[in-house]
Amino acid sequence: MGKAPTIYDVSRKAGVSTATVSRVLNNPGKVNQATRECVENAIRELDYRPLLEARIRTAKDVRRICVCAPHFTANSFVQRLRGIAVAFAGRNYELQVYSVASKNHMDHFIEMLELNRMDGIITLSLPFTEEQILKINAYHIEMAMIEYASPLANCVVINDREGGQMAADYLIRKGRKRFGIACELTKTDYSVFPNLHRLESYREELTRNGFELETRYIYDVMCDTNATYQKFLEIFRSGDYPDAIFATADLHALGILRAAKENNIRIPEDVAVIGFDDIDFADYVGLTTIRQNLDQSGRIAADLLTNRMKDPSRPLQHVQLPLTIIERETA
Amino acid sequence: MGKAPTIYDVSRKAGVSTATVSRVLNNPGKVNQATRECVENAIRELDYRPLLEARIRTAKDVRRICVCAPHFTANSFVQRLRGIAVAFAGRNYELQVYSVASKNHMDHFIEMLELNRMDGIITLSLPFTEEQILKINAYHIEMAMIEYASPLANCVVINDREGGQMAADYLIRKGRKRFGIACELTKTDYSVFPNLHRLESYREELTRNGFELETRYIYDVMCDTNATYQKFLEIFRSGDYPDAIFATADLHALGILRAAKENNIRIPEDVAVIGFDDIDFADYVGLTTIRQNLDQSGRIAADLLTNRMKDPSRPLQHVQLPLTIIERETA
DNA sequence: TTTTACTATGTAACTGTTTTCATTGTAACT
DNA sequence: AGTTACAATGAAAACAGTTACATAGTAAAA
Repeated sequence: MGKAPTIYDVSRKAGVSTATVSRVLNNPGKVNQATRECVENAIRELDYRPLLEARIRTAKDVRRICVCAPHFTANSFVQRLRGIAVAFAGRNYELQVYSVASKNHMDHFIEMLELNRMDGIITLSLPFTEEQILKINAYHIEMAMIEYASPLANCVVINDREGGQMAADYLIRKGRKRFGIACELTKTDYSVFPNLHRLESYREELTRNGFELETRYIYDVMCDTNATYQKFLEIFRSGDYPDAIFATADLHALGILRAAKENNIRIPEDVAVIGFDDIDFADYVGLTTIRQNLDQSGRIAADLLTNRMKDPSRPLQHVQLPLTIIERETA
Repeated sequence: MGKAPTIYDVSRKAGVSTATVSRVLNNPGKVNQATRECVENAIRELDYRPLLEARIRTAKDVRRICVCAPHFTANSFVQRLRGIAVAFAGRNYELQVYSVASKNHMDHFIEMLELNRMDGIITLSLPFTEEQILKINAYHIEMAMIEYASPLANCVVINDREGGQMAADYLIRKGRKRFGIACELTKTDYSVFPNLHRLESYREELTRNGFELETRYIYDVMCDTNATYQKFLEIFRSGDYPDAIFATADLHALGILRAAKENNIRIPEDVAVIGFDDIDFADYVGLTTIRQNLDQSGRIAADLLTNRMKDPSRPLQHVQLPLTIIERETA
C-alpha cells in the first residue's frame, strides 16, 4: 500500500461517486443520512484526509517563520537563533532555517516565499535591497532584520561606529601604544560588513588621540577561527606586531589567542586583545570583549515580528541595542 | 478586471506553452535565456502569481525535511546540523528545525507531521518508541536517526561503550591514579543518554586494570558549560579531587578547564582532562578529546535519507562511526 | 393515474499547475 | 556525410479535488 488515500479510494470503498464524497465533506446537508454515514465510515477506515484542507488548516493555526542567514553555523548566529527560538518556544510556531551562501540565494529565497508561504521572516546580516523588501512586503509577509537597517522593515541593530570607538578608547586607556586590528576586509555581496564600520571608527578614534593605525597592522582575516589562527602564527613569528589588537569578531580573537599561546607571547602583557560580540566561549577563554547582546537581539527581533503579525497596523520599529565592554583577562 | 491571470494567460502573452512558463518558474536553468526573459516580462506585466492550491494539488513531494532535536543550540548539535545543511545545500530543500524540550513535544511533533507534510526527517538523540516510528512510517515519511538506534529506521550511531573504554585506557597510559568523571546522570524522558554508557564502560575498564572509580569522584553535571564551571569551582576549592577527569561531553570539559584556571590548578600536571565530541572550540582551548565526527554524522544521515527518498526500496542502513582520540594539551 | 416537485446521486467537465514524453534543431563527433 | 548527443520546447496526461448538469427515484398534488 503505497500512497496516501485519495477521494477516489474513499468513493470506491463506500460504493459512491467522488461527487458524493465531496458533498459529505463540504455540504453534508445535501446528502442522505445513510449514505453519509457509509461515506464517513470509509473516510475513517482509510484515514482519508483531503490534501488541501490539511494545508489550509495548517496555515490557520500554526504559523511558520523562517530565519534566513549567511554562514548560519557561526557561533554568533547560533546565539541569535537561540534567542529567536526561545521567544517562539511553546507557541505554535514552526521555525525554518534558510542558509544563504551567495547573492543568488537571496533571490531564490524570495522566490521560495512565493511557493511556500511564511507568516514571518527574520533575516540576519543580509543586505536585502529595497526592491527585494518590497517584493516580500507584497506577499504580506512580516519581516524583521537583524544587523542591517532598512526603513521598510523592523530592524534591530547596534552602533558599529560606537563599537570601534569603544575598543580604541579602552586600549588607549590601558596604556597601549602600537595598535592593530583583525578584520574581514574582503567583502562578499551577500552579507553585510559591519566590521568595516568598526575599523573606520577605531582608526578615527586613534587618530583623534594622537595615535596612528599603521597599515601593516591592519590584518585582513577570513570569517573562520582557524584561518585567523594560521595567519597570526606567522605574524607572531615575524616578530613585528602591535601591542594591542582589536578583533572585530570574537571568533578572530580566539584564533589570535591560540596563536599567541603557541608563540609564548603573553596576553595581555605583550599583546592586549579585545574582541567583539561576546559569544558564549569568550567567557571560557577569559576574552575581554565588547558585548552586543546576541541572544537578546534574536529575542527582540522575534518580538517585533510577532507583535506585527498580531496587529499589522503597528508601526515599524528600529531598535538599537547598547554595547558594553566586558573586561576579562586579555586586555 | 475580472479574474486573476493564470498560467494560460502568461503562456499566450509570451507565445510559449504553459510547460515553458512553468519551467521558468520552477526550473529556470532548463529554459533558454531569451525565452525566459520573455516569459518573465509577461509574468511581470500581468502580475501573474501561481495559485498555491493548484500547485499543492500536483506536487508529489514538498521538498522539505525536518531536523528534530533536543537542546538544539548546543554546539555539538549545531555541528551536526552543519553537516546536514551542507549535504542539502543546492538541492532545493527546505530545512526545518523542530526543537524538543519535553516528552510531549515528541508526540506533538508526530501530530504536526499529519498536517504538515515532510519528505524526510532527521532526529538527533531522541528515543522515539517503536510505536511512534511506525506512526511516522505510516505517513510514508523517510527517517534517519542520529545517536539513537532503532531497527525500524536508518541510523547513524557511535559505540559509546568503546568511547568510555578509550578514555580510561588513555588516562591510565598517562600514569594517572585517581579517576573521576563528569557526566549528566539525571535523565529526562525525551532525550537519549549515551553518557551513561560511556560512564559504565569507563568504570569497567578502570576496574579491569585494577583501578577504582570512587563514587565521590562521579560528578553529576547539567548539560551546560556554565553550570559545570560553577560546580567545579567548588570541587576544586574543596581540595579533594582526582588527578584525571573524563568529561563525557566537551562542553563540560570547557567548564572544568575554566574552573581549574581560576583555582590555579595546572592542567594537565595536577589534573588531566579528556573530553568527548571534539567540538570546534576544543581545538582552540587545546582540549584533548575523543572525536566523534559530528559534521560527518549529519552528512551521512542526510545521505541515508536522500538515498531512500529517491528509492524507497533500499534497505535500511545502520552506520556506526569510528571514534578517535585527539591528543592536545589537557591530558 | 398522471403530473409535479423535490431529493439523492452519478457522470463528466473543469480547475490551474506540474511533469512526462516526444519532437525539433543544432552542435560535436566519426 | 552520417551519426550521436544534447538543449529547448510543446502536447497532453496527470494531479486531487469541485461542480454543473443529467438522471433516477419517491412522495405529494392534481
